[in-house]
Parts: sequence; structure tokens; C-alpha cells
Amino acid sequence: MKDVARLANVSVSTVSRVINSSIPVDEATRLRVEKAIQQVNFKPNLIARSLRMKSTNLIGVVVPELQHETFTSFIKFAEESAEARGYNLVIGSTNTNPETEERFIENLIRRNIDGIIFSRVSDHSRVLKLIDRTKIPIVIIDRSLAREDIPAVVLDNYGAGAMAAGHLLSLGHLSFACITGPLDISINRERLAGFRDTIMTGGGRLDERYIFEGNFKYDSGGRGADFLLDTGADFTAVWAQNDYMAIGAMNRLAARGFSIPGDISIMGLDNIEHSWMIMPALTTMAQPFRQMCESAVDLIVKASRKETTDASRIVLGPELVIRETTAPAGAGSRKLVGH
Amino acid sequence: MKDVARLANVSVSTVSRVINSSIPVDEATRLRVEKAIQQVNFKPNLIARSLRMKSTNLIGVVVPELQHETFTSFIKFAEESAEARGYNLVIGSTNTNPETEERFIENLIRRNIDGIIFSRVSDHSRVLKLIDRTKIPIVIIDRSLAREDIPAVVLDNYGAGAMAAGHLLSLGHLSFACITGPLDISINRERLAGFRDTIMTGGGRLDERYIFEGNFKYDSGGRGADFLLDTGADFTAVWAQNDYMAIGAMNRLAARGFSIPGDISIMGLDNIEHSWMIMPALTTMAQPFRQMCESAVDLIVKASRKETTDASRIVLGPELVIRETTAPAGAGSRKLVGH
DNA sequence: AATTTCCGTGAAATCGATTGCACAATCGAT
DNA sequence: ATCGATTGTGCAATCGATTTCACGGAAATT
Repeated sequence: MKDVARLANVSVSTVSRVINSSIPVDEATRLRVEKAIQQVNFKPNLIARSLRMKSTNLIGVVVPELQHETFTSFIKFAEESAEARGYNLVIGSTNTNPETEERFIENLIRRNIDGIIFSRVSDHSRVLKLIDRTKIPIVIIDRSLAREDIPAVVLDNYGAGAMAAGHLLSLGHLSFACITGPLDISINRERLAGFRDTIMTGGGRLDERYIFEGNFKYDSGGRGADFLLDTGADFTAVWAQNDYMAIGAMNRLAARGFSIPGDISIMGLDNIEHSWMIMPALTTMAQPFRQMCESAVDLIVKASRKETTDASRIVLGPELVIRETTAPAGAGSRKLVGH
Repeated sequence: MKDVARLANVSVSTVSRVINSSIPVDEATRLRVEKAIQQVNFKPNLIARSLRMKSTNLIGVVVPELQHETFTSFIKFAEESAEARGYNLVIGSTNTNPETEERFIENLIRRNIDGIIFSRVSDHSRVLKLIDRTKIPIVIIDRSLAREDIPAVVLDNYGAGAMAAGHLLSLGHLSFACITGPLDISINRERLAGFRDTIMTGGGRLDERYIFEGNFKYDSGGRGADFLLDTGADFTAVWAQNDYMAIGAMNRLAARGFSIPGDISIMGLDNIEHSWMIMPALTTMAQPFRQMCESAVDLIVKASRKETTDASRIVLGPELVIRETTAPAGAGSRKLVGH
């Protein structure tokens, strides 16, 4: 900057003012400075600026892992939104390990990061205290926390369950099964409640024995299918609370001789890439990940500019994606197995 | 830091020396300082340090997109390695858009980033000049460039092609087809060369008409299968140069009545998650992504510490993953269609 | 003509660390 | 007792920006 100043025959203060247009500068000198900036191809050093301004234009994104498409989607869309607003992303995956979480957050704080988008915080970790102390804007995404004072962007989980039930009921299904995610996580209980309630009021039945608790991974879908089948196979529709488990269940059902969707209809949730790469293509519900991330980034940008301070909670609805794994009840040749 | 200094009754210089153990400090005062640091829970501000040291402990990772699993793997493994060395990751996806690429790199440079891991640079972009000018360590990953003076970590692409051919030859296949990636990218030509050469020396044949140029996406696998089938279906084994295309081709082949692997064996490359979630599970080759990223991070860390200055090129081999889509030739009931 | 207002500019402080240099204290050797 | 070497510490400069404050001169007001 000194070079530019010398070249334009002004002080560094003036150069700074031209760059940031913070305070009006005489037209003539402004042009002179701009020309000098061009000449030496000067780009302000962001570190020095950050030190002075206490703002880095960096957003941290913390996810439990980078394997599941859910989380890579978060990163993808967050990156998109951040880039559009002139922010860069610092990412970290924590394996839900409180220690890693803490170390990472600590680092971000020391880097004076502008905000953090956090997915699947371990509730019991001391991380939240860490954040409270430093007053860094934080947005929880995908999973709400017990604490209502922290901004969050989440799916309407109850609505998702209701939507799954609604679609299947409309196809004439009456006997249901469900493969859930871990039920100690509240969003999964909400999803189940929406599913169950809608089935009830729609005149269908969801026997408690036909609820299998999985872990969101492919394998547990297969285990779920086995469990349900062995319990007594008198259901015609299965909803798995994410696509990985839905695909796992579907493959197992097919392997055990059931036709999809002839004998059994199956639905997932997430609309991951795999869901349309398999045969038959999976009927599922898309989570509005792009919008979620956009909102999250927005919240942080605004908060870091102190434009708002209210802890808002944004709830977004899923979108039904009908493909080939759901069909009218009784389309296949299978007889319901009694017990 | 001033608070700590006052509390411990020393100067800030001494506090700094305790923190960095750069210069010996008297045992007694060191303990006093450490206690003071504990008391005020002091953590050095990394921005100030970066400004002074001209080193940020940040590594940039630039990928063309965050959709394909290949690139999310890069990020995942790079994050792992970086975290282990005390670095954080700044990521950006460019859509291979030279403008976005430039903007992003520019940003990283202005942030005084320690190094950049770059995947699939657009060769014609002005980015490399940009980087040359600032002397930031850079490592190309996954795809080599014409310029030999830039460090790179790449797959042994010729070897991968050879490995695919070898496996299929060992199963007795003699008539081959190949679905390639874009052939203007050198790595794909190398893969094809390895495939072709090994088939030749192994006594098989790869008719030029049975080479279809895809674009690495799912759809082009299906198109490739159609093309090959319509050209004349006298091949018993297909290698697609990545898993997405392999799965696309496999689904189309199945849809057109061929049994996999009975009639036609099929192989991919990458070992993406989808590859074992489909039925039948895909035989493929795993790229050593973890090792690639580890090497890349290592190169950057070393370069940024000026421990080495030589532009090394690291070549790593793939690993064969045999699953269910390859079988001995002639296992199925299909008769080869002559023409 | 004197006073006030306004605008543009520069000098210097600031952000929070690291480090070169100078100096004081300790020690051992002559 | 004197000297040189060694060790530990503090002062002040530095990194590269932003911003407060003060000041000079032009314009506006009386």
C-alpha cells in the first residue's frame, strides 16, 4: 500500500479510503490512486485487514463426517452461498468426537472466524459453552438442539413423516412398516410421529412391531428388512427415514424374493444421488438442502454485521419425488402372510 | 497477551517465548507465565500471528465440483491429514469455470494461504501464472498437467488400465469394450493405452468400434451401453473408466436383457460408495485417495517450511476390488451376436 | 473582513502477535 | 579483581492494513 501511496503521491490513508470508499475522496486523486493500484497490481492483504477489522469473511462449517452425501451437500451449498457473498469456507469433520469438535471450534475462534454452521453437534459436549463465551454467531443446521436460543435451520420433520404416509395412503396402502434413524435424536422421533399420526387418521395401521430402529447407514436398512420380514410380513409399504437405509432394505427385500414395488412399496428421505442410480429408482423426499444452507449463511452474515440479534428458527418443508419404488397396493402377486 | 504479561510480571516478549519455546526461558518464570496463561485462559490470536509470521496454517483445496464422490473424498482425506498436522482447510468448488477459479485463487493468495491442493485445473486458465507469481506451494492432484515443474500426486493411470485388462483376461475374456472418460484429458488416454496394450499382449481384442467416449457421468454410461450394443454386441467384458459410467452402463445392459455378469462382465474405477450398494455389487479398482491426499498435504507442509524445493511427482497404484459384476467368460447363456 | 462550516488529506495510533538488538546478571577462568 | 562468555529479559520495530484526530484551505455565512 505504501508503494501505491508513493506512486500516487498521497498517503496510505487516502489509498485505504479509495479502496474501501469509506470516506469521500477528491475525484482527481481517486483516479490517480486507482491508476497506481492498477500499475502495481495491488491487492489488499486480507490478514492485515482481518486483524484490524476483527472480521475475516470466513465461515466455518462443522459436520460429523464427509462420507454421507447429506453433509457433502451441506458443504457444497454452503460454499455456493458463501462464495456469492464474498465469504470463504473453512471446513472440519469431527466424527461427532467431542474432543475433535472442541479442538476445531477452538481453532476457528482463534482465527476470528465470522460464524459457524454446525451440523449434528454432540449435545453433551462443552462446545456450546465455548461458543457462548466468544459470542461467535452460530447456526445449527439439520438438527435442532434442546436450547431454543440458538438459531437453527431445520427440516419440518413431522411434515416429512406425514408426507410419506400421505403418499403411500393415497396409493391405497393400509399396512405399514418403518425403519427409523436413531430414536435418541429428536428429529427422528418427530418424523416417526408425523408418519404414525397421518397413518392413524388415514385409517391405516402401523404396528409397533413393525418399527425398526436403524442407524442411518446402508447396512441397517438390510437388517431392518430382515427384522420386519421375520416378525411377520403383513405390510405392503415401508418408509425408511433416509435413503441409505431405504436402499439397503430394498436390496434385501429383493434378495429375499419380494418384488419392488409390486409386492412392497418403499420410500426414503433425502433424495441422494444413489436414489436415482439404482433400479428401480427410489421414491423419496428431497430435503431443501440448498435453501437450508442459503438461510444458514444468510443468518451468519447478518449476525456478523449485527443487523439482527434475534435467534430465529427456520423450518423448511421437504419435496416429494415420486419414482419407481412405490405403486398402488396389491399390484404384485404376493399374498399377505398372516401370523 | 499483555494481561498475561502483567499477571506474570514479565514482558510480552517473554510470554511469547514461553508459548513458542523459541528461546530458553528461566524455569521459574516459565512456570509463572504458564500459570498466568491458564488463569486468563489465554489463546494466542492466530490472525496476528499469521500477519507477523506470513504463514497461516491454512491449506486451500480447489475442486471442480462437490457432487462427485471423487472430490468429496479428496476433501475428506485432505481434511484428515491437515487436521493431524495442525492445519485447517479452506475449500472452493469452481465448476471448472476459469473465472471462479481465478477469483478463488486470488482470494487464497490474499489470505496468505500456505499452499493449495488443486484438482482438475483448467489448463488454459491464467491461474497457474497467478500462482507462479506469488510462489505459493501448489500440488496438483488426480490429474497431471503439461507442466512438469509443478508437483503432482496422481494415479498410475496406465497401470489401472492394465489392471482392468489383466483381471478380465484372467477370467478368460477375449473380446472387450471400453467406455472412456473425455479423451482430451491425458489421464484417460493413458488408462485406455494400458487397457489396450495389456489386451493385445494377452491375446484379446479391443475393436476400435467398441470404444465409447463418455463424460464420467452416470448418463453417459447408459449411452455408452446403447452405442456398444447397437454397434454389434460381440464383446463379453466392458471396462468403464469410472464407476458412475460403469453403473450407468450396467443398468442399461440389464434393462436390455443382458445378465450381469453371466453374459457380460463389467468393471469400473474409483470404488465409490455406490459401487457396493447396488446389486450386483460392482467389481472395480480403488484409487488410493487417502494416500494421495496425505502425500499432497505433506508436500505442501514441507514446501511451506522450505524443507524441500524440488518439484516431485508421486505416482500411486490402484487396488483391485473384486465383487460380483465380473465372472468367467461364457458363464451366461447368451450366444455372441456375430455381424 | 471576520467567523463558521465543510471537505479533503496526512500523521500516528491501533489490531495482537513475533523477534532483533541491547543490556544486565551470573558464571568460570585467568 | 578483571574479562569474556553465557543466559535471561525488556524495549521497540515489524507485519499491512483501518481509523481517529487534527489541520489547512476553500466555501459559506454574517
